[in-house]
Amino acid sequence: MADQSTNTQTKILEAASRVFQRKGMEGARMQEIADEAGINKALLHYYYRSKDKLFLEVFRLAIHDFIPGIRDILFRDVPLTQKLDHFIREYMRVLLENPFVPMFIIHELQRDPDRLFQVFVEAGIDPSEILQQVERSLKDNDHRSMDPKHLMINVLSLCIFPVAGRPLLQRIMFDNDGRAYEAFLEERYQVVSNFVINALQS
Amino acid sequence: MADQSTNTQTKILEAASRVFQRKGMEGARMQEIADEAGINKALLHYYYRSKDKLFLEVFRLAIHDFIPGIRDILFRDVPLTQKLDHFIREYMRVLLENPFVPMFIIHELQRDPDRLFQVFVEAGIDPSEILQQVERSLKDNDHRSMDPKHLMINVLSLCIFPVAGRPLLQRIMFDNDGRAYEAFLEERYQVVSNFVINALQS
DNA sequence: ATTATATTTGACCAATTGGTTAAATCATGT
DNA sequence: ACATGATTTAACCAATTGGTCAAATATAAT
Repeated sequence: MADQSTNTQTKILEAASRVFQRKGMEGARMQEIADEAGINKALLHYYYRSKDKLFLEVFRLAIHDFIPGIRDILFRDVPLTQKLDHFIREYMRVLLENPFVPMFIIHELQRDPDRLFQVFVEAGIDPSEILQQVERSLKDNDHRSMDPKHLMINVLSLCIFPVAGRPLLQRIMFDNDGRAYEAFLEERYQVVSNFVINALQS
Repeated sequence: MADQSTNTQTKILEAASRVFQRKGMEGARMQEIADEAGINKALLHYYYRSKDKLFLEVFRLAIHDFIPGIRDILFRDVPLTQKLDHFIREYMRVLLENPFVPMFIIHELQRDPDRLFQVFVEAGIDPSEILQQVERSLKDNDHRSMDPKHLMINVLSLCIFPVAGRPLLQRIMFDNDGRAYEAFLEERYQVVSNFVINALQS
């Protein structure tokens, strides 16, 4: 049935997302994805003809689930500090739900830049308007002057790296204590928010 | 000759580093490494018996070239702000020379955590003493109080992410203008230094 | 010249892996 | 009961890939 069909399809996509995000396109095995989805390889190819097509779909999903939503926050008419605070909280939340996505995107983009960047283009992602927003907010109030690009990348760095770098950071700085690192990430929203807002104070 | 021998060996290691760092363990092909080194596959296996052994050597090198040196800066007896400034400048310099290393380390560590983390253990990397240093410096002067772990990860994030995320950031925010992004990264040392030091001001 | 080592060449093997196929079975709605 | 599509099973194929081997050649030291 169509019900079963879409059900299996999403089961496949979710399984493929997990495997691809953890092991990358080249590291992932179709058999492993089939196992993770609880089906067999034949059915996997029955739904997605090739590894490449399946991967592209997963990559598309990762970007669509991840990139938008950010825009909305930045376009509310509130002071910059509040805007930053909202963004950091919201973005950290999304990150914690999809901790492997940033690394996944960057790694795959390095492997096949031109083709995969098309996915961004198709998704209509355009940070220039976001940058303009940040720029306007920066001029209004009495903050230190700062290149909006640097500010934006600073915020992204502070949010993304601790999540993406977890396999290294948790082991090297937290004795591989998963719970301690969870707690660290949880409290991090406040820390980053304070850090950024303070850095902007003149 | 021993001369030729070591010469070829380093040629192989450098080639393997480039290929492994860009494509990862699973994405790299022995043939590609041989080509990049200007030799053939048989000779490649003559020097390094297996892909696994070659990879492990490359991973070891990446860590040894990368992690140390940081320590030395942080142990000089200078005020925290100056220490941070030195660190950021030095670390950014190393990063620009090895832009693929952080992603490489994190990605591979995710693939095979337990085994690869051994390389860190063998290298005797221990951030606890570094953390103590930062903690002491934080208490001495009139800064905002702050968890040294968060501070350290903030600094690392601000340095590493813009370099590691280049394949995405350059395309999405700089119209894929490589020179513009170079310039952006060059001026970034000052920006990050100011940003961090300002964020710590009470 | 001889020896030893480095290097090349090209063929080759075994295992893995993406992908296919055909037939059987299961489930469901009509 | 019948038809239809979902799913399984298991065998299979072709290409890739890590790795091996043996013989030929080059290079230098002795």
